Amino acid sequence: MFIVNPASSKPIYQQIIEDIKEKILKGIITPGEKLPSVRELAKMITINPNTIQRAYQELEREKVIVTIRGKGTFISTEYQPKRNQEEINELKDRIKKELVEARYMGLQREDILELVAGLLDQLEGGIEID
Amino acid sequence: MFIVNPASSKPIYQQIIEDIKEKILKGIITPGEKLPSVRELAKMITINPNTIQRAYQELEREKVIVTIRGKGTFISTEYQPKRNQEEINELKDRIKKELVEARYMGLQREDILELVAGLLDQLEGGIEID
Amino acid sequence: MFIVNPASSKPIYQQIIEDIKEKILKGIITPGEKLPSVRELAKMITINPNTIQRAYQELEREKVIVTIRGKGTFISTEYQPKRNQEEINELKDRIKKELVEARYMGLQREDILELVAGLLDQLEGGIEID
Amino acid sequence: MFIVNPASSKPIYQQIIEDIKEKILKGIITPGEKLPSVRELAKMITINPNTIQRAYQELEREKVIVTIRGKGTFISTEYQPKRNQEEINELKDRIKKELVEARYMGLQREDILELVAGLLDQLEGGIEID
DNA sequence: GTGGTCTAGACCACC
DNA sequence: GTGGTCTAGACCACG
Repeated sequence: MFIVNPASSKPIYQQIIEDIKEKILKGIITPGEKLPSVRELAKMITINPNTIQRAYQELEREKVIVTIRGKGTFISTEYQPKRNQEEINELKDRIKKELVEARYMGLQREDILELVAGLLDQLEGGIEID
Repeated sequence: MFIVNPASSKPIYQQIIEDIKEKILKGIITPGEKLPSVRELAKMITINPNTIQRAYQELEREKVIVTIRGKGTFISTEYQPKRNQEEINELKDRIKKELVEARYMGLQREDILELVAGLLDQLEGGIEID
Repeated sequence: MFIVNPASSKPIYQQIIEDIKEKILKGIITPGEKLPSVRELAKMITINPNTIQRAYQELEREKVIVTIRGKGTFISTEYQPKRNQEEINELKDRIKKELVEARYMGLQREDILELVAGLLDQLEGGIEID
Repeated sequence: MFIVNPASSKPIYQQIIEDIKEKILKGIITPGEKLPSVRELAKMITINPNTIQRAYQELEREKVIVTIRGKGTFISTEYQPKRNQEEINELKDRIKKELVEARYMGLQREDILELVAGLLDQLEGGIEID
């Protein structure tokens, strides 16, 4: 099931991207599996098809999914991580921001490490990247 | 020193907010200390004063800083963490998204934990929250 | 209808905030209902859109309204009161100040209680909070 | 004792005005009594003398206090309430605003009436106005 | 000097 | 179409 929060400040198309990636990591959907068509998914979550389209395009650009003309779109069977140093730096920056927030909410160093470890555990079971 | 990247997709006023919070955690600026005035800082980083204003207002709303009429704005001396469960959940969600990204960039569980621990180390030395 | 007095010493954006909150309590506008868009309302009351924007942002921060990307802003359907003790104390303080003023204008204890009761009656009919 | 919060959004001179009025109503200071001189009070609460000056001026304009040249300033012995209808309307408006806030904090009609009655009780014991 | 508010006008991302 | 951000420049209240 896909759920999306249109009231969130995060763009809907990004929510979808993240949702699909997370489901893959967890093994809820697996490489080779077919995704709902743009129109299907749009109806399922009552979202403008253009928005779904954009999410799929982005995922395809990242080679997380592939579209086969006339067949549909599928989870890529041979995903290769990027390891682009610049992007990793940006990621670090975004994570740092969240850690600052966490500290400001009163979470201690150990609380945070535990929380992160727990979240990582949740992401096991699906595909192994790298 | 304050640096800001106007080309970033991240709003300038948020960059300022994050920068100040981070500096406080690191102890680079300390409770009670005076921040540059809106106009001063605006000149320093050649940003419109309104943008600085907005950053300061947000920080005041979060009780990270206080402004004293006619005197200027100061780092709050008695910050209290919120510990709002709902906000912690939102934070967890945001962190989870970043962890998914990290895994997709090919970082392994251990890489990530190390990275997070490293970032937390950088945030030591300043005020103790909670 | 929205009316605003630009000559008042009270900031326009706050007048708008108060007006909307009051209308919700009275049931003039109801949860789920769409508010005029920033530009629309700006034209309606011939106020700069930025000022409307600021009012809406503040209301969103208080979770009185929600904005949905590309759709507009709506009265929140699930408002939860804060019940923050500190804020209640601040409120008490502000009310006390007004009561002092009321007494100085020659209003007697009973006059004031009656006045308050009357005002509370006007705020009936809309949503029930808590 | 006078206490004043320079970090409040309310102007300091107004805080002083309200404080003095409240003390008179409660009977903490009584008609005919001498107030501290501008300079004295300024030193007592470490505030700019100009600010005290402005508070005293305003109180004098409202005939709450009187200044006698060379003697000092005293609580007026013959205060007469204004009963200016326009000002009463403004007061009602300010009170209505606070009642809206109270409702939004989850206080019920009865809670509020009780709170107001309690605050009014605190203002007994001093001078009788009207 | 300080911050607070407002206007006019612009550009952008999202749906 | 929607809201979100930013700039430039102005005026005001406060201390």
